Amino acid sequence: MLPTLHEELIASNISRYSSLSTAEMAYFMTLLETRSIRKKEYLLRAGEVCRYDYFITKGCVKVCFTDEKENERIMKFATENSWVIDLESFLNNKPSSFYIQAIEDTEYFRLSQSSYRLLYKVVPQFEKFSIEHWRNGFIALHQRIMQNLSMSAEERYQLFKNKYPGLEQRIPQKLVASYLGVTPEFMGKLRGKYTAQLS
Amino acid sequence: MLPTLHEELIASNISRYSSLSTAEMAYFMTLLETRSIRKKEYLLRAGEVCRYDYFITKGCVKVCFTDEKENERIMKFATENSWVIDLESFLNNKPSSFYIQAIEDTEYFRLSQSSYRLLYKVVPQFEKFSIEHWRNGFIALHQRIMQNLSMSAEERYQLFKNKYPGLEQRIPQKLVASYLGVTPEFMGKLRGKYTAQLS
DNA sequence: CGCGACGTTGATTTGCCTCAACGATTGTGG
DNA sequence: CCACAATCGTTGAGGCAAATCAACGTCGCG
Repeated sequence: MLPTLHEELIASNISRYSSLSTAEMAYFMTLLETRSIRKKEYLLRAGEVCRYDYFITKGCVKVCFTDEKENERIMKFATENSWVIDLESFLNNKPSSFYIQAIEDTEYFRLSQSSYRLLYKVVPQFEKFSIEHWRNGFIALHQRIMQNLSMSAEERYQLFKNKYPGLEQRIPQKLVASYLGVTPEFMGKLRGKYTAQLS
Repeated sequence: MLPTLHEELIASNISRYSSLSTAEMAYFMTLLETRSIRKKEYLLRAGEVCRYDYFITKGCVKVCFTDEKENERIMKFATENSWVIDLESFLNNKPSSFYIQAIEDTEYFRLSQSSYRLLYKVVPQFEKFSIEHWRNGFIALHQRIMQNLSMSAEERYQLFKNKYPGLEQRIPQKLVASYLGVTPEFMGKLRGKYTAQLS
C-alpha cells in the first residue's frame, strides 16, 4: 500500500529527530489514528486529560487558556506539519488547564498514551524522538514566555510573523492580538504602521 | 548521634511528599553535604551546569537571569526550608541560563546528581519524592509566568506578599521590584499606596 | 436582505517608565 | 571609630506604550 501524502509528511517530520527503519516506520504508522474536525470544534477541552499527542496535517488549531479576567489567551498555534499536546496533562494524567480548538477545518493524526508505551517497547529509537521533541516544545514555551516579559508588542509581532509565516493572512486578527497579548484595536494600529509604509 | 535542627528541618520537608523509614532517612542524611556562603556569593553561575539540588536552611538566595537589555530578572527567591535548582540544567547536564546568588549569609544542604542516582537505587520511595517536588516547582514556575502575563503590578505585589510572607522586610526593595518586573521607583509608589492608607 | 462578527480610527485615560534630585542608610578603608 | 562613598528609598515632572470607549464601515452568512 502506498503511503498517503499525510503519511509522508509525518514520516519526514519524525526523521528530523531520529532515524527509524522502514519496518519501524511502518509499525509507527499502524498506531496513528486519522481524524478530522471542523472549525470551532475541540481537540481538548479545559479540565479534560490530554490522552493523545496530535500531529496536524491540514488546517490550524489554537492552544488557549482563560485568564482570571475571562479573557482568552493563546499560548501557541499549530498548523500543518506540527505537533500539539498538553505535555503536563499527557504525562501526569492530570486535568488540563488548556483547551485546543480548531480555527480552520483541520485534519490530523493522533497517537494515544498507550501507543506511546507500545512504541517505547518495540521501537527503542522512538523514545529518543519523543524526548527530543518534547524538550523542544518545553524550551519554545519558556522562550516565548520570557519574550513576553521583556519585549514590546511590536517586537513580539515581528517574532510572530517569523515563527508562523503566512498565518497572519489566514486567521482573524483578533487571534493574533490575543497571541501577542494586546487588544485587537492596538493590533490593528501596529499593522497599520507597516502597510502604510508600503504605499 | 542526635540530629541537628537543620536535619530535622529537611527531614520534615521530605516527609511532606513521601514517607521514608528511619534507616532510609539516616542514609539520606549521609549523602547531604552541609555548606554555607556569604551574601553576594554564588550557588550557581550562568553558563555552569547545575550539579546539585539545594535545600536552604538559613538565609535567602535569588534565582535570576540577565535579559537582552542587561537587566537582572528575578525568577524566584528561596528562603529557609525551601529547595532550589535549575531543573533543566541538572537533568540534561546543560549550561544554565540562570544564576543563583545569596542575598543574605546563607546555610544549606546540597545533594549531588550522583547522590540522586544512589538514592534512586537504594531508596525506591525517593524517586516518588523527587518527581513530586520537581513537578511542583515546574507548575509554580508556569503559574508565575502566566500571572506575569495577565496581572497588573499591584496584583502581582499582593501575590508576592502572600507567597513570601515577611520577606519584603528582609531584602532590598529593588529586588522585590525586579521580581515583580517593575522599576524600583514604581515599586516605591505601589508600596506608598498601602502605608499611606494605614495612617 | 439583515444581522452579527470583524476591522479600523480617533479621543481619552491609565499604567508604568525615565530622568533628576534629594535624604537616609549602609558599608568600608583609613 | 569616624568619614566618606556607595547603595538604597522616595518624590516629582514628564513621556510613551497600550488600554478603553465609542462610533462607523465592511464583510460573510443564515
